[in-house]
Amino acid sequence: MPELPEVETIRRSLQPLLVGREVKTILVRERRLRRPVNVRHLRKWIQGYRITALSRRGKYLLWEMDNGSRLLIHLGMSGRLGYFAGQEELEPHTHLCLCLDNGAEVRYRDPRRYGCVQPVAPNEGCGVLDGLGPEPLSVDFTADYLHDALCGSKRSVKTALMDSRIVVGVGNIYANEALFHCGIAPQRPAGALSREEWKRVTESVIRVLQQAIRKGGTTLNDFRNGLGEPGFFQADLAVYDQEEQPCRRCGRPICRVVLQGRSTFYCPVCQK
DNA sequence: CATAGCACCTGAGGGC
DNA sequence: TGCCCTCAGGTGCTAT
Repeated sequence: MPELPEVETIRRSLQPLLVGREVKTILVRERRLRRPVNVRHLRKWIQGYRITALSRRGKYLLWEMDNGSRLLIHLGMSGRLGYFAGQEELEPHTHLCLCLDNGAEVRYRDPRRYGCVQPVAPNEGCGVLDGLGPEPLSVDFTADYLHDALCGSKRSVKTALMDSRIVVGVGNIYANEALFHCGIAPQRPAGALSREEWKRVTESVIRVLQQAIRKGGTTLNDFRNGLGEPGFFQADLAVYDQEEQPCRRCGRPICRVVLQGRSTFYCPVCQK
């Protein structure tokens, strides 16, 4: 489900509610996520400590604790984090409850269990973040960087944009959308793009991600922010899930192909 | 080394 | 109604 704009939306919605709070108790109802939840480390490093900040790296949400530890959360395809003020009934697939010192709790739900919840000891690196590429909304994400990183690469430009070692946070929705808005065909070999084309790609990725954050993310089905509110970027989708629909720019039908096993949508007239 | 393919799960929706 | 098929916002392991 969540790509960078959705994770950032969740971060912004939860941050004011969580910073300064102590995690009093942690309930683990299902530890079999993508990687098994380490309950012992949760109790040792997270429970009983205060949250000093909520940050984000790519699609990972990081709870920074006042003992120097961190809680890494990835939502996979179907993960959700929700803030509950009281004793509301548990929804299905609620795998963890992090109970706060004000009686509220944050619940992690994830029907498909592709996400992960990983406590990281104080002053320890978190392996999963090693090797990640630059943030697309940072100064490191430039046309020159992509041009260098992908020179000689034969994979498609869309697949490259979705590779977290190249750039983090761009998933299937926003890779499709960004390539439409810069007029580049998704199946073009990445190594064949000119510097000028990479310039258009970077500007397009940045603009699409920023706009999606402004709209509170994309709610196709079930995405909600930490307060249970949907996003509105789905109304802005130009190509994603728009097979056969008229292109917003030229009116010809949007095409769907499969690249690396993922649905890929584009306008064969407007994207070259 | 780079890249393609598949596995990991549950649920929704369509066709019959 | 119900069964079976396909598809879904992600990533990481394996094989080539």
